Amino acid sequence: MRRPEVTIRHVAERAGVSASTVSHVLNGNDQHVGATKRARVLEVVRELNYRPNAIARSMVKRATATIGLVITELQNPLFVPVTEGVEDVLRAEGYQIILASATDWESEAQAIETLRTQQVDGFIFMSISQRYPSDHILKLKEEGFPVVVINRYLEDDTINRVQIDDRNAGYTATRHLLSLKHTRLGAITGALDQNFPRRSALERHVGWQQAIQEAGLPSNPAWVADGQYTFEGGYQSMRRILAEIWPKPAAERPTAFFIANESMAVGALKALYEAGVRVPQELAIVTVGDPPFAAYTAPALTTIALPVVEAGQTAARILVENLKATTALPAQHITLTCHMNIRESCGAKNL
Amino acid sequence: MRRPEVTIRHVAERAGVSASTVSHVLNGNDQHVGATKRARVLEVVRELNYRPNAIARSMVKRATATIGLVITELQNPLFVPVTEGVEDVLRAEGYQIILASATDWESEAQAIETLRTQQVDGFIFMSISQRYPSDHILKLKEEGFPVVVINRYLEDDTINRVQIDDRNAGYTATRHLLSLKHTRLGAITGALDQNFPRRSALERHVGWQQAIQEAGLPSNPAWVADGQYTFEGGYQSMRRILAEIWPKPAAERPTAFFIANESMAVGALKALYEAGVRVPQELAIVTVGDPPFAAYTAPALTTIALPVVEAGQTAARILVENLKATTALPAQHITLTCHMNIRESCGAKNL
DNA sequence: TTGAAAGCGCTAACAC
DNA sequence: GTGTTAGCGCTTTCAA
Repeated sequence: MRRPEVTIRHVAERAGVSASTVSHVLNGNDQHVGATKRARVLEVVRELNYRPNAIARSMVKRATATIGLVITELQNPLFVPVTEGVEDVLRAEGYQIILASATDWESEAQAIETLRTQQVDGFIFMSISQRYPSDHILKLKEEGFPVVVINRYLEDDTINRVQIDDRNAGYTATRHLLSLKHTRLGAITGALDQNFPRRSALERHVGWQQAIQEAGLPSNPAWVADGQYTFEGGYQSMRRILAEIWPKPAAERPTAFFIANESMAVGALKALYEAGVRVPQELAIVTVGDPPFAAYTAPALTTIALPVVEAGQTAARILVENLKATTALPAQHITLTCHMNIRESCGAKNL
Repeated sequence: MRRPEVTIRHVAERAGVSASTVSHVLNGNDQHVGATKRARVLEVVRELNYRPNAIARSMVKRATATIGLVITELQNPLFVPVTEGVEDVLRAEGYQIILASATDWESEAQAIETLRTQQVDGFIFMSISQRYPSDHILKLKEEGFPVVVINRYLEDDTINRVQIDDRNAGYTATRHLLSLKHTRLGAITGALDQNFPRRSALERHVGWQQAIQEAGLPSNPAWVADGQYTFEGGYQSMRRILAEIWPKPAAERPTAFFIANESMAVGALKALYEAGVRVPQELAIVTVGDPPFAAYTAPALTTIALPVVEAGQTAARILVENLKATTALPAQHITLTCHMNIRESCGAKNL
């Protein structure tokens, strides 16, 4: 099972030079090496199909050109596009990614420990829910590791952070509804539980409230439900609201809903379909998150798209800056804004 | 930026023992170490918060406990659950995953090269389309690397392979339709292009044909379209078919469709909705792939669920077996079967 | 311009 | 039981 490895010494020997010379040409320190020896080395390298051992190099360089990507919720729809963004820029910069998943404080701490053992040079945390403290992340930072968190709200401002402007997402979505002359707006919120409200759910909801208040409109608690960010939550919430509200005269019903994420929007659409309520004619729907299927629901969803690939790229870029810096850099806090995709679920385009 | 590392020698010195003793207790070779020294070492380890350097260990062990996961199409819906499965078992076995994405022969070869440089101990390839040769994978195998491919069809039988029984998926889906007394069946196939037909598309289609033939039913080419596995393809295919077929008398129309993946099914559902064709009353729909939203489309999709998590786990398990084996193991070829989720899009349950 | 030597942090023979 | 020694494959002074 053991593969015979060709080492730098094999190359050196065959080329009739020393290992250090080979090392020099391989690392581009050409100024120190004569042209003929250089050519000979390169020749032997390809003859022998020599592949430098990155582990050995890491050993002496004390750096691995590898970063740890720790994520919670592999199945969160944000994971893939964010990772894509991270991969993009990291690969271009010659870094590898070690993937670690963690679902709670324990496993996150464990993941960090493992990654440190593996000598990663830095960390990106892409953790959605934050139902547990982040002290281990702070410790990492204090020990001098470059760290950047995506979409994770830390009390501590010394850590690089890239986040999405969720409040603006809620605000923009609602403004769109208002611009379409809706005056009675309902909402299905994300997980706003007493104990552990999801930050993004909170923010999106605040954006919604803000837009409504600015417009001088009242908000009706009966038109708001917590859908927990899930398909089922969106479905049940809409069913419940419909059962309660739809028997009333049209003038007393909401005409539009802000639904805090796309999964709940799909669930709500199903409830609406089953109840025979036409979208957007009788009820307009706008949501946050722009999955591939958004354009193919019936009707197609008008959405606020989250800059997820961009978030990954930005995080990676900040990390690389810190990795390359010889001195500690000030923490960056970047907030990315969303953009709207107007499709069918709100009716007439307003642009 | 440099972190002061505490090494095994620091521990040894402080505990008043030699480095090898520390190494022994850390690696569980306790039989060689006296109880008191052992306790003392452990004490110092936690005092100093010593963390063994995996790089150094890899260096001497000539193994990194790291495997390379190379994937095409990060955005393929199969990626996440498969990775979940892989992660599961690999983490339990103490292996790390280095992620590498590749979209063509070039980048795949490059990814392999990089991973080898990183000294990964083995490879898992999770490549969906296979529009390019796999010679580099064969080479890997020949050089003694444990390799397993998921859902990738290789000519070569010496490579471990876990695949999904796509033919059976098509067959089972169609049998379900037949059991519901449908006799005129249409299909939207996956990418069946002349030059590079997707293997899974081919297989699923063959399964469909087989079930129809067995039932002694004719198949009508006008009821079959290639939807390219995309939302848009499913949508357009169904629109086209509807435009052509629906004006005809009911007795001359298909009453059910097999749609080769879930994205196309969503697209088709939209076309059906727009055309006012009721599902399942006027047309039954069954599809392959069981994304989270399948239960929340309107109507909910009856699907053939692919054993994706299981595929990841199986692949990882095979890899680990090979990693641990001291001698070359015979290649394993495992085919995983699918199961059906009966929901609404085919009407009455038949069980 | 080139090479010898030292050493990164660890494990594994092999002595004692 | 415990320590000494010799590397794993590479980079990097430093001397020649």
